Amino acid sequence: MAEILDFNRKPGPAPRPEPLWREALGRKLRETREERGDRLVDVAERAGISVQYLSEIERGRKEPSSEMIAAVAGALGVDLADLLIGIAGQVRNLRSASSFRAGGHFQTSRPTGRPSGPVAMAA
Amino acid sequence: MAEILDFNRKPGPAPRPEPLWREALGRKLRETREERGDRLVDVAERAGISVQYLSEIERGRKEPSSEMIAAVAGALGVDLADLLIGIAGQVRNLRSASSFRAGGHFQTSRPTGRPSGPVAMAA
DNA sequence: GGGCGGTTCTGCTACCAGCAGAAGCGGCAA
DNA sequence: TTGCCGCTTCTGCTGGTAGCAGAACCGCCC
Repeated sequence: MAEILDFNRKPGPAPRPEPLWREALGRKLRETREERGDRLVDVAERAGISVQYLSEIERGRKEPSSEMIAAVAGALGVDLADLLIGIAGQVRNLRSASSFRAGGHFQTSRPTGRPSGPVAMAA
Repeated sequence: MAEILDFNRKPGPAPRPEPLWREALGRKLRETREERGDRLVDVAERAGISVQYLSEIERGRKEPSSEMIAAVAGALGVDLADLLIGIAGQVRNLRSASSFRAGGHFQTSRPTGRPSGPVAMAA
């Protein structure tokens, strides 16, 4: 049940149609940890952070610094690139899964004129 | 004071085997902006942030919050998933490209020193 | 020279990362 | 029931830094 606490947002910031970075990151970190069968305390120790803080990161409540991300990823045995790919996949999933969630939010970012193709950035 | 801090850490700071999240993110944001032919001021205005701060984000000097990331991505017309994919690609690129960048310093400490800190040694 | 785009420096304030300590809670097994 | 385990959440604290404004400065090009 604690799946989505999006509507838990207080008045102020505009409700985001797509998940925030820290939320997507946390979700992926938790998934990775559980896949490894690790407990919070295991990863926290290896990463050198407190268990309650790791818990908050995984739940998307706190904004971890880049060094923290590296530490946790290292403790989980994944590298940044893999992590990002996984998160991107999740974000896509969530987005399509929420399409039947009424509310009238289709687009996410205003395509400023150009359908844009981020095209192939094979630079 | 010429502390060149390119992505090329020179002497002193810890040569992280892989780039930090904020550095990879900044690089990708800049690349995306330049592909669109936008100026800093354009994106900054659209995202609702100051131009000098956007400059620092793009150079990996500051750690933007999730809301900031969303705002800048939105101003660039890309969504989070695309951004992450692009960053992952860059990270992979850099890693293989940096193979001959030996370095051989120690590690830890961090860019802008935080004395005494439990922090993190990834991997 | 002068404008433009970008970088960087100096502040400054408010916010929050990150910790410790401890309590709460659901699940599971003895 | 009792107790342990793994996780969450609350309180409280401190140092760091996000993020801003203002301005100077650096290349570059007209």
